[in-house]
Amino acid sequence: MIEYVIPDFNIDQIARSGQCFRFRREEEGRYSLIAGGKWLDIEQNGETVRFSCTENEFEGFWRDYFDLNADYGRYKSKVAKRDAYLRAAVETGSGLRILRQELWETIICFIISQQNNIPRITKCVDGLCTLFGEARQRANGEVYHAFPTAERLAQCTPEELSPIRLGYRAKYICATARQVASGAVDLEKVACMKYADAKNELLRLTGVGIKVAECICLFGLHHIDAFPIDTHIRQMLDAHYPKGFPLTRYRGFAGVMQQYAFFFELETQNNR
DNA sequence: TGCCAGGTGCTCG
DNA sequence: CGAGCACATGGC
Repeated sequence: MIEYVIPDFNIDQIARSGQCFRFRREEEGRYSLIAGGKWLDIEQNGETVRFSCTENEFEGFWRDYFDLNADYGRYKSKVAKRDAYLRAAVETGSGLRILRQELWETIICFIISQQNNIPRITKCVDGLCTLFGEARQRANGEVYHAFPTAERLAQCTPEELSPIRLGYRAKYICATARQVASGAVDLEKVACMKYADAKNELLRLTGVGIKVAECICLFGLHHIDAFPIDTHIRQMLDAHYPKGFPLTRYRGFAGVMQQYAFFFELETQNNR
């Protein structure tokens, strides 16, 4: 167990922001997370955050995963004073971070995300891990499952995935797993590419279109200039930026602004 | 009950 | 090239 004081960090907002589907809310202010095959408990009280790992594990993996070396105060300070919408969004999601998630896992999670809602995406991802992910043990002996490898999923037929209730996405997942496992699409190469090239390469994967490719770039490759446009963002753009979103103003980190806006739309969709 | 959810692939013209 | 349509599933 290790404890830090971290500004611009809110685990509740991050867990509910729909960028990662392996958070579980254990109780008020307490979450668990599986990433990089590792289990982590997180507990937050104000700016004080406790992580269930050693300092070495934190410095060697989780600090980077939570993007803690980036200064989100600097991103926020770039928001235009007159932009009432984005200012409200940034205030509401003041503790968001763009997590540095594993590429393969991000590809599959966002193929699942299409025409789907966050609770059910979470269920599907959980089912995929439980059925095909490598079983691991926590310090207390409890078993959890890592995210299944491309090689494992490449052996699956859509019928074998049917208990997960992925719907028509099951065949996309099988096809994409085969493309990756065979090396037809080389993820190690994709990881070294510039944003535009990476996006084009990802578009070759079955079930990956523009929007999903943008999400993979943003969350799985940390190309924070990627700007995914989904139904919520589409509505938001039409309502608040009829003349177009000021992408040039936020060139280089527009994806961070997108994430504040996306979270804000999630938070406010009930009362509107 | 029909609409919607972090869309994509395919098929026409 | 772009509009239109099918595609699975579950919650409201």
